[in-house]
Amino acid sequence: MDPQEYDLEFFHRHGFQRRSCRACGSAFWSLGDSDRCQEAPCSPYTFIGRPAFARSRSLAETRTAYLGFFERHGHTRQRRYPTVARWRNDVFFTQASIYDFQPWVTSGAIAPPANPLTISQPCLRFIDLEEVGRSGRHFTLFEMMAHHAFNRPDHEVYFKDRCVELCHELLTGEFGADPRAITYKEEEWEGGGNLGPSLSVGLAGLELATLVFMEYLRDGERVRPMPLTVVDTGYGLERFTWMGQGTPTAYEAAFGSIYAELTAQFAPREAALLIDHARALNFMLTDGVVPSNSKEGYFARLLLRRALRTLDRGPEGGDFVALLDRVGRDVAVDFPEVGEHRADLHRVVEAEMERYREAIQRARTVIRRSDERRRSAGGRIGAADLLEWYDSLGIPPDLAVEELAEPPKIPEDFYAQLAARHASDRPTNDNAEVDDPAIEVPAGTPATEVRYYLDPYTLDFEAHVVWSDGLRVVLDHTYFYPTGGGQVTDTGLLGDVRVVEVLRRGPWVIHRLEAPSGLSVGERVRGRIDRERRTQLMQHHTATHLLNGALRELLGPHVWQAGAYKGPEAARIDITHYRPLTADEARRVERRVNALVRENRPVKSYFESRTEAERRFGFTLYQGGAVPGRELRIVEIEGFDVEACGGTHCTHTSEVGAIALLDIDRIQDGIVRITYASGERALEIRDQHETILRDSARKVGVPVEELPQGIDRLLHQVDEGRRSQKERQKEDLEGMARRLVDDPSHVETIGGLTVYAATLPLDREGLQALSRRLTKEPGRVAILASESEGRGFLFIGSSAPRIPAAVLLEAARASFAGRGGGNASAATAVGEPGAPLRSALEKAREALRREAGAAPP
RNA sequence: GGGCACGUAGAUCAGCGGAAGAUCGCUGCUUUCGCAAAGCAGAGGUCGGGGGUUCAAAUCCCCCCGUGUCCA
Repeated sequence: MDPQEYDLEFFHRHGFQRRSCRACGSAFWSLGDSDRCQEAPCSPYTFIGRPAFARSRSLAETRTAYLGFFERHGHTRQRRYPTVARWRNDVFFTQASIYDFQPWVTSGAIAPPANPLTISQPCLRFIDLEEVGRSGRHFTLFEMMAHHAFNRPDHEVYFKDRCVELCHELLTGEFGADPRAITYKEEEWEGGGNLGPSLSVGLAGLELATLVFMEYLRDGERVRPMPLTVVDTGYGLERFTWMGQGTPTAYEAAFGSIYAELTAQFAPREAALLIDHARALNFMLTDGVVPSNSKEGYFARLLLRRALRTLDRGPEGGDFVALLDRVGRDVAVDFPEVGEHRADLHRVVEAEMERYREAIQRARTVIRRSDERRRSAGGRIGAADLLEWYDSLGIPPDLAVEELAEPPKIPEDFYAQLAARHASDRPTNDNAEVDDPAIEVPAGTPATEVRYYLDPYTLDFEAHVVWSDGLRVVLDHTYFYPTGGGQVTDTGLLGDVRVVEVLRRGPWVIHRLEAPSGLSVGERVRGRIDRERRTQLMQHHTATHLLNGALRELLGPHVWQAGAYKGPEAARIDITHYRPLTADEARRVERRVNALVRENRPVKSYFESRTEAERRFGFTLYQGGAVPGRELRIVEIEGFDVEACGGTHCTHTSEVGAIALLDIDRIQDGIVRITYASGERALEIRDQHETILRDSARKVGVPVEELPQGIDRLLHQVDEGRRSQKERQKEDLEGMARRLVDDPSHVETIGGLTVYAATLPLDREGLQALSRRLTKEPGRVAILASESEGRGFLFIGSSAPRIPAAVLLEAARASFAGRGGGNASAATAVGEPGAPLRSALEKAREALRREAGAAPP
């Protein structure tokens, strides 16, 4: 990066010197004369016991001081965003304050909620999980305080100079740091396709903040200026608090009295881990993460299980829910929403704790069994087993070591070895856009005005063609709803040609036609939307909102929509929940939504600024996922549910008609899918079900109410039938065996052995069963043959150890081109029927005479 | 989203190419005033589903379904 980038007027005006750090070699700016940058590991902590800030402040006081400072300097304070980044799909969690404004604001697509602004954003990072509790300064959840400015070419708020000036004033003024002790280290920054200079702010050995100036775009090898430049700062709240208190680690400062309480029972490292994880979980669960084995949920499970393991190693009776609650109350002082759903949060945690206990129980069983088996085989459990256990069964290595009598050593690089096992895992890229590259609407084509937003009832309209390539048509305005938000496309007619699909592409709505239309630009065309389909889609969409609301109401606010689909035949909603709904819950949800339908509540759709909507309704707006745009389209079911949603809705709940739940599946750990139908389809499907019931009852021959018992009886009869058939076969075989034994032409005695030989009308399994009967007593040999489907079967059974069946078979096989084999007690082959088979049978007897004769009893 | 492991009797699991098993539970009998216990006997299995390979598949291969787990 060009050194010019850092050559700020601010530095020169105040007499900063640019030096090179003797330890790390980086260039840095300072007023003092130190030859090292003031960051670990170049400089040691000098503030421990000797705070480098003028006052000792609590976490809350530090936050207030910071935000207050920037408010006084023209910044608008923002409420925190959720720790789960619901407005974007490239990351799970909010890892920095700037994430709140990516990608919509930073790309310039929408205006920031305020400019400049300041915020203290709780962030989650799992990258340094192992360091938490250990390093004295790492957290999984921390607050990133920030001031951001977004500069458009026509409206510059402030950039590097003013930013550093504000930072310096904050540190020296508000926090009373010695101006000569602060260093601003030059560091090139790059991330998410953007890059720019950055300054890392060090004081007394600790990195306190990073000031990033997003200025350039990386475009392959080329770097070009961004149309919008961004001041992206990050100040660690916990570190500021630590700097002010000068405690031995950041944990005393950040966690306060709870930490003191916990260190009475736990080692400091464990106490810090417990509080950190409890704090992170309070935020994650409040923001709607349900622990599971994938995506966001996995991280919640990871934290919870780590905490529980730590708790298990501590003194008896450690109660994680109590700890979670204790930490939650502290957090709720500053973030009241965290305290609001305490009971729900505890239910989620208890469900997950139950699963943890089960997992541990399973683990112990596996360890014990594997150990026994390994030892009886003369070996013992090794480090490789620990790795395998952890990776595939989730058995923590320390637990395994506790359970084993002769435990192996846990390798130092256990987690590195684990990572190596996963090195070849290739995540497949499935978010490849399903964009049809053939659709290329020329730039400059007027945007489509979408009318269905405000008037979902107009289904017959006229509009002008603004672009067409024959099969695809863009109109100046349209009432056709394009696929999106889980609602499928409208269909209908343009002129007299069928519209098979409608798509939204940027500013245009593209109507795809079944056949070329010959429509030309400027032409007026009549559009007619398939009424029945649209009505059904509207009913399904409004029903989805009713269900989502009712599910949150009944099951708790941890329920979030995790996906939805509204088709013409049925609809489904996926929700985050820790177990499938019980039959009773399903019934209650169905009752509730149908009551809401009868209440005939107004459903209002309107546009509102993103900022205002988020302020009024919170982030539960984003049930349907990230929504672009400066203005949000709000769909509000009066007094019940509010969501940002682009779909077509009924204007009153009664238009939904009825809602019937059809199916409830657990589609993933932590995600439940509910399939349902509304309106006409609800009745149709219930009709179908009833017909099926009646038909089934008639076939079974019982009244509908007795159908289950009737089926039980039938199953019982089938069972009986199968049993008696088996019985009959057994008798048949026994009869056949008796006749064989009594018929001298089939029995001979060779070398003290009783030998049976016969050709019988049996299938292969029959031969086997018969042979089994004949060779029950020791010293018997059965040589049995049969023919069916043009093939010959030979089965040899032997209960004479010195005459292995396989040897006899081997002698006979070639004679009938038989393929097969067996062991000492049984052998079988299949080959040619007729004379060859008979000769094979003879060969087997000859072999037997030879073998038995050679070695008389 | 990807990797790995696991689906066998009501429960927990063994078997991992050649004739479906163990333990607990269940039923009956013996013993007991009765219970528990013990002994004896017995019932209980489309070996998750579907394809394939093989003379032969619970066992090997492929696909699907379900469960667990690690990693993003």
